[in-house]
Amino acid sequence: MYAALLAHIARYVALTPAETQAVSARFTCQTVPRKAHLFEAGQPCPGNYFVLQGCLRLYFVTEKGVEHITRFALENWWLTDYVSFLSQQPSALGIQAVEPTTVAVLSYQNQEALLAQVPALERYFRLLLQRTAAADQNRWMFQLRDSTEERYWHFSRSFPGFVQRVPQYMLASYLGCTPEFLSKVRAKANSGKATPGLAPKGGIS
Amino acid sequence: MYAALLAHIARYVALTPAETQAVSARFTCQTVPRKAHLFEAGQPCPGNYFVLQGCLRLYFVTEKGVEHITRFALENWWLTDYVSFLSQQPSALGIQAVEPTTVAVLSYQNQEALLAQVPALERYFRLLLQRTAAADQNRWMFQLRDSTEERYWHFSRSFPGFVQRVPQYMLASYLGCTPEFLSKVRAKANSGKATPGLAPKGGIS
DNA sequence: CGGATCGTTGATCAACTTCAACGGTCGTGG
DNA sequence: CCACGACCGTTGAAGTTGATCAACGATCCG
Repeated sequence: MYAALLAHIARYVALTPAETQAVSARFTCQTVPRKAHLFEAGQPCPGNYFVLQGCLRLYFVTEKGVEHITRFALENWWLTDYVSFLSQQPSALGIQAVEPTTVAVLSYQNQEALLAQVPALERYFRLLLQRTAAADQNRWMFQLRDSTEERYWHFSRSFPGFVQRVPQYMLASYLGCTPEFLSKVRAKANSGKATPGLAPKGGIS
Repeated sequence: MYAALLAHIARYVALTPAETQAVSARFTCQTVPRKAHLFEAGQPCPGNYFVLQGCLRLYFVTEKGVEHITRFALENWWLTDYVSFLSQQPSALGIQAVEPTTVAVLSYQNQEALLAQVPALERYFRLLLQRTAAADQNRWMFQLRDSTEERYWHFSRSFPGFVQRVPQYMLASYLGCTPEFLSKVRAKANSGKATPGLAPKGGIS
């Protein structure tokens, strides 16, 4: 049932068959269509989500109705609103499926119980969070160093194919710019007027 | 010797006296003057730093010589370059003391050994990293939602006193703008021409 | 076919940068 | 003790980047 999840855990820590069984028992499986919400702003984030198939976005909406995406999650990524998940207070964000998506859900209570039951998972989550911290550090470096245009090309080179999976306006929202601006960046590249060194290697595919 | 550190750990997990002893044995203490480096870009990040007294900055320098600060650490905060610390490859960043600073250092080898020796610390670090993830999520929300000016006022309200501890140009570097711009933002507030709702509550102290 | 959704394009506008010059403060050496 | 220089914040003019607004086109799906 949770083969991908168990394989992911096995990459970091070794579990006994009994522990593997205990892990499986604590998760629930959830499949949602495109645009469905796993939860919405205002309710406490109900769990920690592991993406088995599909794509999620973690986002919030400003007073003026503008949406901002703080994070995406693809297959084999974890996603949650850590602020709400830890405090169990109503969330300021929501998680929505960008594509039809299947996730393994670990509720807060189940995570607590599972970590008490299988201490090796403390290590699993620590290692994961360290990698998340490293990824976030890199993201901040790009944010501080590069222009929006550079960040777009860097992102589309770093995650080839991902750019095709999500609508342009979500990319813009994640990168912190307007859809119009991204559109103009792409137009510039296609007309051969791209700033040297910025255009995608081999053009847009 | 490491009272603040041990107290910090005790806020998350309970250790036996023997474990506490094992923890103390794995750390080294280091005191450096203002502007001294704990390590510089090019060398592998030698450890995970816990600030006992003072203030650190994690920063990098672009090809053109511009410095960008990705993170600060005050008393009772941990700081490291996670990318280099985890890979033990040369770092793209450096850590420098903003003030005379005393830190407890946990080398990569010692961290590995200590976690094997005192498994409860797996939980300690997991909890810490979760809180870091939550803080980072908030930081991204501010980054996406607010203007640089709003971020400055929000930051100086969130960390009262901190703005006085670090030079203005470092604040600018952390917030992702120029020192000149921050200077103008402050000038606007002092002359009573601040955008309503943006100025610090009760004026600049 | 008709409506909604999403990307594109162009004109105008605001936020922020760049560059250059000036001024205050602090520590250090003469 | 003073003077000098380094360091840091400030100010103003001009330039860039990216936002905003409005209109138009394409595509998809019911």
